[in-house]
Amino acid sequence: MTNQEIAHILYNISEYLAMEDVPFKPRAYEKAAINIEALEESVSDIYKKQGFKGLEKISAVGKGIAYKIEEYIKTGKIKEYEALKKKTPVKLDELSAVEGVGPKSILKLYKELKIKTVKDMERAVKNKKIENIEGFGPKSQENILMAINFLQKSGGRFPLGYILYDIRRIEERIKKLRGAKKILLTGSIRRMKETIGDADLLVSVANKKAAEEIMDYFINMPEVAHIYSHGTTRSSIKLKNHLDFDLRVVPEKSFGAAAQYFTGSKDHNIELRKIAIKKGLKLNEYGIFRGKTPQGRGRQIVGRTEEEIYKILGLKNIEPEMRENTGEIEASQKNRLPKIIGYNDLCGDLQMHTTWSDGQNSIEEMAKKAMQMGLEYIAITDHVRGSFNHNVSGKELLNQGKEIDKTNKKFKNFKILKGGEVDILNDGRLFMKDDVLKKLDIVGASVHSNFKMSKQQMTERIIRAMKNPNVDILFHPTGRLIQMRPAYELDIEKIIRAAKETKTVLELNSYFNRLDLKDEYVRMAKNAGVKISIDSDAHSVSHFQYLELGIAQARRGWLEKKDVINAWPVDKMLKMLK
DNA sequence: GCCGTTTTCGGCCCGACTGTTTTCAGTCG
Repeated sequence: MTNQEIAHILYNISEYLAMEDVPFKPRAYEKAAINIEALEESVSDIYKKQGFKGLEKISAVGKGIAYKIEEYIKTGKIKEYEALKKKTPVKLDELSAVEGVGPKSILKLYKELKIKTVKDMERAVKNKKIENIEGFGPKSQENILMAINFLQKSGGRFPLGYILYDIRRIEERIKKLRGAKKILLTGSIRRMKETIGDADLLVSVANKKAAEEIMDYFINMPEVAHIYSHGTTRSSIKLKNHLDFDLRVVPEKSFGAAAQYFTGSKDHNIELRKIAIKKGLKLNEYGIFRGKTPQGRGRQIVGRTEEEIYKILGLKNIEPEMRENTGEIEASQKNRLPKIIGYNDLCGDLQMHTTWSDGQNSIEEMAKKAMQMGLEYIAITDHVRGSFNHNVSGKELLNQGKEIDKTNKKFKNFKILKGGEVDILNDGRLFMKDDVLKKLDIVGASVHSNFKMSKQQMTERIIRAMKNPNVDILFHPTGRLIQMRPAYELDIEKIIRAAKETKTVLELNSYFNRLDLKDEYVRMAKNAGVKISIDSDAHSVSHFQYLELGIAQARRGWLEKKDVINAWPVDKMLKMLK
C-alpha cells in the first residue's frame, strides 16, 4: 500500500466531486493527495506507529480524509469511492489525461454517449457524435481528436535535459526580435524539475504592436506542429518534438509579477496569495494591487521585478528551484533560507569514464574539456567489474595510473585523480581486491546487476559496501533511469544513516536520465549531515554539460557549498574522504 | 473537507482563452 496509491485515489475522488460541482471539497482532496504524494514516510507506516492521530497530522488531512485512509488501510477499499466509481463508471485516469477534457466534460460525455474510455471517446469523435451534444461543437470535437492523438504518441512528460537545450535555442531567437525587451523561461523549466510537461516563455514588450509581432513569429516558427490558441497576451503551440510550448507577453511594468506567477509552483503561489490577502493586497500576474478602481483591479504597487513582489510580502527572494511550498516560504519569512550552491560553484567532477572502459574520449581529452568548463580537478573512474566487456582489471588500473601521472605533468593548476567505479556484488562485497582499491585516490561503488532483490537484501548489500574503508562514494545510489527503469527497492533512510556512520559520500549523478539521488532524498541526506558529490558520470566530453542538471537538483534539495565535496578545493576534498 | 497570530464558523487563488453562447461554462496553469 504505497503513498502513490492513496494519493491516486484521493485525486480521483477530487475529480468525481468536481464532476458534480461540489464546492471546495475537490480542492481539499487534491491538496491532501499532493501532500501525501510528497511525504517521505509511508502513510501505512505512520498509521502503524501513530494510528488515526498520525494520519490527522499530515498536512491538509483532517478527520474526514483520515477516516477514508484508515478504511483503505484496513479493508483495501473506500466505500464512498466505490460508490462514486459505480455511479460514473469511467476510466478517470485515461479520460482526464486527454488535454482539454475535464471532469464536467467526462460526466456529460458519459451521460449522453456512455463514453467510458479513451477508445470510446475516439470512436465517438470519428462518428461525429460529440459535436451534437449541447455545450460541444465541431471545434471541441476536433480538439479532442488532436489531444487523443498526442496521448497515444507520447507519454506526456520529458526529461529536462532532453529538451532544455532546444528550448534555449528558441529563446535566443525570440530574444533577438525587435520589440522583445526582457525574456525568461518560466514554469518547471525555471524550477529545473527533473521532468517537464511543457515549456513557458515570458516576454515583456513596450507596446501592443511589438506583442503582435512576437506572437506572430512564435506561431509561425518552423518547429511548430500545431497551434492550440493564439491571443495577444498568450499563445499556445505544440512543437514537432511533441512538447507543448506557451508564450506569454506582458508589459514591462508587470514583468516581475508575471515571472513570479508563471514560475510557480502552483502551491508556492497560492501561499503567496494568501500572504497578500492577509496584508490587504491582491497578487496576480500583473503585480501587487491595493484597493479597488472602477476597472476592478486596484492600484498597482509593485510588479516590475520579482524581488519587489517578495519584499512587499515580507519575504527574502527565493531561488526558483526552491519554490515548491516545502518550507521555503517560512524559511524566507524568518530569514533562514540557506545560501544554496551556485551554478559556477563546482571545482571538480568525481565520476567519468574514458576509452579505458566504456567512454568515448581519452583521459587527456576529458581533462582538457573539464578545464574549459572551469573545473580544477577530475577523477577518472572507469568501470571495475566482471560482468561486462568494457571494464578495467586490477593490472590495467595500475597502468592507467601511470598514464594519469604522465598526463598530469602537462597541466598547471589542474589535477587528474585516480579512481574507479567498482561494482557491488550481490552479497555486498566489491568486485576488486582491497589492496588495489587502496592505491586509488577515489573509489566509487555502485550496483549494476541483480536489481530485483528484496528491499531488505538490497539495503544490506549496499550498506555492506559502504562499510568498506576504501569506498569513498556511493555512485547513483538508487539506480533509477528516469522514464525507463524505476529505482531498485531500497530503504533510503537506512542508507542515509549508514552513509553518516561510515562517512561515505552519496553521489548526486547529473546524467540527464539519472539525477540520482532525487531532490527529496538529497534534502534528507543534507539534513542527516551526509556529504554529497555532484558528478557528471560523463562518457564523453559532451556530457559535462549535464553537471548543470545535477547542480539544479542539488539546489532543489537545498544543498549549500559546504554540503558538496566537489565544490571544495582538491586538498580539502581529499582530506575528508575515508 | 480543511483550517485558524482576525476565526471552531465561514471562508477557501485568480485570470486567459476557447467554444459555445448572446453573457457564460469549462479547462488550464
